[in-house]
Amino acid sequence: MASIKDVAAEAGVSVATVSRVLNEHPSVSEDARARVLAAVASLGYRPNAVARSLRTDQTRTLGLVISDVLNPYFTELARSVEEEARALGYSVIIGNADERPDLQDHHVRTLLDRRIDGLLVSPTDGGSPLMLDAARSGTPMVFVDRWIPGVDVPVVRADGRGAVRDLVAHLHRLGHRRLAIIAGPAATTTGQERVAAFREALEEHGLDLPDRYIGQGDFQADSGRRVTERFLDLAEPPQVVFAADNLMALGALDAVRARGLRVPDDIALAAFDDIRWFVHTDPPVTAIAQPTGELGRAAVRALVDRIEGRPPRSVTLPARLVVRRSCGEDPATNRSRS
Amino acid sequence: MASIKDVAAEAGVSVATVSRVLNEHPSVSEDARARVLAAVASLGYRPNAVARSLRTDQTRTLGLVISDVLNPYFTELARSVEEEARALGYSVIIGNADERPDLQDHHVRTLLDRRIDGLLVSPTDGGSPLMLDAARSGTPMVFVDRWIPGVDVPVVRADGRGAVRDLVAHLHRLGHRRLAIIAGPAATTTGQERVAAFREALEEHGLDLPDRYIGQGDFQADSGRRVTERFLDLAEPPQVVFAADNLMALGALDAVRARGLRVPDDIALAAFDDIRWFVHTDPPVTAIAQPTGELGRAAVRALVDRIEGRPPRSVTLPARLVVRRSCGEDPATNRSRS
DNA sequence: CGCGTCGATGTAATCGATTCCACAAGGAGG
DNA sequence: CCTCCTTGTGGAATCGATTACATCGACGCG
Repeated sequence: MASIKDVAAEAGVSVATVSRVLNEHPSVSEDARARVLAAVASLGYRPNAVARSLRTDQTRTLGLVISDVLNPYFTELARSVEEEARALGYSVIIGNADERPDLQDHHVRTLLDRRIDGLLVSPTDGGSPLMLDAARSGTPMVFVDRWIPGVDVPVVRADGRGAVRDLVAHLHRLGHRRLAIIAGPAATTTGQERVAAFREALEEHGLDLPDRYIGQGDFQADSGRRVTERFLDLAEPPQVVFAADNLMALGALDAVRARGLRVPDDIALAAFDDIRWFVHTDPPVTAIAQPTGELGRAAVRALVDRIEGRPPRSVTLPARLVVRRSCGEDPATNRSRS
Repeated sequence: MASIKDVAAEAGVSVATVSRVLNEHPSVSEDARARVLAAVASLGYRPNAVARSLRTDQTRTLGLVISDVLNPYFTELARSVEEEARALGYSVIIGNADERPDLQDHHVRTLLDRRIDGLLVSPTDGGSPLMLDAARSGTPMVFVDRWIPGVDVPVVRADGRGAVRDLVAHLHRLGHRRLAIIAGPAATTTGQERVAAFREALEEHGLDLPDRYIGQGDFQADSGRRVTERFLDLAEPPQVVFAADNLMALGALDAVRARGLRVPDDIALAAFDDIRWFVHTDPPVTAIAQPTGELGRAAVRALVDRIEGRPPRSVTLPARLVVRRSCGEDPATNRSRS
C-alpha cells in the first residue's frame, strides 16, 4: 500500500509538502498542490490512520459499550450514536457486553488500548475496578441509559417515573389490583429504578408490592419466562405482569402461551421499552417508550463536548406510555398511537 | 498515559527488555522479568495498540459491513461474528450501511484507512468501484449472506432454495394458487435469488408468477407496506404474500392490519428470515430460518484463514422452513418447532 | 588456556504520518 | 542597494512500539 513517501517521490516534493496539501495548510503553491493531488490520485493513496493517530494522539473514534446488541432498544441506540458521531466526524466502535461484566471489562480494556478519544457506556453492573479506573483516568466518558452511582461522569438517560405512574393509573382504572414486576439486575440503575418507580406509583393508589410479586430477572428473555412461570404458580397469581425490558416481556409471553393462557384475559402484560414488533404481537403490548434516538444523539454530543474541551451536560429525557391491548380495553384513556 | 519508556525507567532496564517480557520472548532473565512486571503493575501500563499496529503492520481487527443493524437477522449475524472473532483473538469493527451504497462505501473506506486485517461484507448493491478495488487489492475479504458476482472473493451464505420449495408445497397444499412476493433490491444477490427460487418452486406446481404479483421492495418495512397495499388494490389480489425479509413482512402486517383484514383468513403471509418475535405475532408467522450463528462463525473462520495464509473456502448452508399459522392450518405437515 | 557458543541485554532503525525549524527566494520599504 | 518580511519548501525530530544487530560475560571443550 502506497505511503506518503511514495506520493512525495511521485510528485517530486518532500513528505512535508504532501502532508501540508492533505491537511489544507495555507502555504503551499498551486503548482505543488496540483502535482501532489495528481500523485495521490494516480497511486490511489489513502493516509494511514494508524500512523496519523500515533502522531496526533487522537483517533477520532468513540467507543460504545452496550449491554446487549440483541436487544432492539440497544441496537436502535447504537444506530443513533453512530449516526450522530459520523455527523461530527467520528467513528464508533461497538462492544457488546451481553450483560456480562467480564465481557464488558474486556471491551473497555480493548477500546482503551486502542486509544479511542472517548467512551460511551451503559454499564452492566455496579462498576468493576477497571471501569472505576477508566472513569477517573483521563479518557472522556459518558454513561448512557444506565450509570454507576458515585462516579463523576455525565449521564444521558430517560426518566420513566412519569410514564410508570401513567401505566399504573391505567392498570388501576382497568380494575387490576395485584400487580407484579419482573425486575432487572439490582446491580444496574435501570434495574433498581424501575422497581422503585413502580412501587411508588402503586403506593399512590394504596397498593403495595409484596416480595412474591417481584421477580428477579436479568434483562434476558429466559429470565422473563422463568419469573413468569413462578408468578403463575402462586396460589394467588398477579393480574398484571410488568416486565422491566422488552426481552423479558418476550419471555413472559412465551411462558403464558406455554400454559395455554391468554393475554389480557387471564393475565395482563406491560413492558418497559417499546419496540416495533409490539404493535403486531398477540395482543399488541402496552409499553413505555423511551426517546431512544434522542438519547443516543445527546450522549454523543455530551461526549464530544468533553473531548473537545467544552463542559458536558447530563441529560434526562422523559419516557411516555403507549397504551395497547395487552392490559385490557380502556376506552377512557386511549392514548395509543397505533 | 504511561509508555514503554516509563516502564523501562521504572524497572531499570531498556525498552527492548520490556518489550521482550511483554511478548514472552524466551531470553529474558527471571530477575528482569520480575522487575518489568512489577513496574507494569505499579504504573498500570497498557501497551499502545496504535503504536504496535504501526510497527507490526497488523491490527488484529476485522471489519464487518452489514446492510442494516436494525434488522434482527443482521444483529444476530454481527453478534456471532464478534464472538467467533474474539475467540480467535480478533476485534471487530461494525459498519452499518443502512442499505445505502454511499454509506457502505464510507465504512469500507474508513475501515481500510484503519488498516484492518480483513473485511467481511454483506454488500448493499452490485459493487461500487471502491468495493471492487478493495476486493482486488491486498486486503483479505469475505462476503457473507450476499455477494457480488464476478468478484473473486469467498462467499459464506445460506441456500434457501430447498426451504422455498417446501414453503410453496405447503402453500399449495393449503389450496393457495395466487402467490405474490415482495422482492428485495435487484442489485443484491439475495434480492434476486429469492424471487428466482420462488418462481422455480411455483413452476413445479404449474403456477406462474405474473409481474403484478412481484412487488419491488428494499428490505425495509416501509417498502413492505407499500407493496402490500398495491397487492390489495388489485382486482384479483394474491392469496399469499411472501416477503423476502423480516422487515418487509412487518410492513406487510402493518398494511393488512390498516385495512382491517386478517391473516391468514383474508390473506396469508410468509417471510424469509425467522426471528424470535414471529412466534408471538398475530398470527405467528411462517418463515424460512437461516442458520445465522453458524454463518457468522463460518465467515470469520474463512476470513481468518485468508489473513493467516491458509486457503479460505466458500460455505453454503441450507435454510429451513418453520411452519406457523400465518398461511392457514396444515395438520399434514406440522413441522413447526414452536 | 584459548576459542566458540549461547544467553541476556542494550542501541538504534523502523513503521507512516505531523510539525518545528531553518532556509532560500522574492518583494517591499527605507 | 541593503535589510526585513513573507511565502514556499525540505530536513529531521517525534509519537510508542518491535526487532535486527552488536556486545558482553560465562561456560564448555579440545
